[in-house]
Amino acid sequence: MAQLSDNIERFIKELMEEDAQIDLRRNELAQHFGCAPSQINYVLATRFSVDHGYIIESRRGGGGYVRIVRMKARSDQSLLNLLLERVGNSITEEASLAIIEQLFERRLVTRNEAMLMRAAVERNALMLPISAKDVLRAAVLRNMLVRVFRNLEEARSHDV
Amino acid sequence: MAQLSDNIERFIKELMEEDAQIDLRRNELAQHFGCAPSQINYVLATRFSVDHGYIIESRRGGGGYVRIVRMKARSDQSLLNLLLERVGNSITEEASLAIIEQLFERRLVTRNEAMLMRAAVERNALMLPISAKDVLRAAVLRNMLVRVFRNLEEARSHDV
DNA sequence: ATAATATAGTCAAAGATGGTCAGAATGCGA
DNA sequence: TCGCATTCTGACCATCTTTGACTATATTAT
Repeated sequence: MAQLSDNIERFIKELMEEDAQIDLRRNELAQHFGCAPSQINYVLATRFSVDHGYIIESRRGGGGYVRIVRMKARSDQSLLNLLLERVGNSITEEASLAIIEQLFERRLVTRNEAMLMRAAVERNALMLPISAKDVLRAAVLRNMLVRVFRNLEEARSHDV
Repeated sequence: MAQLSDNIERFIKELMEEDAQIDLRRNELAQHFGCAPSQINYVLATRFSVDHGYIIESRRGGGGYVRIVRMKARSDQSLLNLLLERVGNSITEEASLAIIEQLFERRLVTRNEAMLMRAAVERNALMLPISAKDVLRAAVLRNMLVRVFRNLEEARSHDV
């Protein structure tokens, strides 16, 4: 019944109706709802995860913030989930390259972007015992995939 | 947001849009922003380091100054060599991010490409013991750097 | 030369945020 | 009501910024 988390979730989603991206102060928000700051993290983790189509970025220290970015269309988003699942905890070089190729064919990344992704997951980029390579490659690829599906970039092509 | 440090950084970069080199009075600048003079040093250290592509020179005493020089590479090739050398066998996350930022400022990569590069070298992409992270990050970054510059060459030889 | 003055540099501590995780509290379905 | 899942909290950690006291180095006046 109108739980704290639900309220916070609704509040954030209202803020995001206009913009696909917002910045907030974790402590401010917590104070606004009279709860522990870590409660905000809980809401973000359970309702604004990648699975839900959001990406969270943040900065600590003075002037710190929590940024919430809503990713592209739902169709793309389910593709992302599919790919993330496919990658899992471990993936071979061949499978990785296939995924990257697929992204390019679907025009989700440019030729250059695909090239960079390959450079990051290739055998010679991951100088580790073979068994560990696949695990690490999966981690790197997952991180890049999420970024690819991030919305923001074309939306605000100004300011650094 | 709009942190003091960020403001000072922006201010300096605006000054440098015209010239690749400027001289400042540290105390004057500090006064202009109403902060401690050492704040200026902080900004220089964190945003105008060599990894960011700048060199700082200064003089104390009467008529003292702080000079900021944007490094200029003779060619893409020599910049690549410089960066590869800097990366070496091991590099921290901060230094890596600075280098990537530099590539973007020099318009050698797009915003999205920089984003992908960051995704590949970030802490959370490299799930390893800390000591190993830096080594691996260096390998990944080197691989990506080479790709960026190789592609640059191709692109340039095509058009024109 | 020496002293006074004018700059800039360093570094450690304080301040300002946000993150993580284990466990307590609460809600809910069987 | 019992027990598992979800929600919340608080203690402790990590990171980024800002300041101030102390130091170092020029220039200028005596």
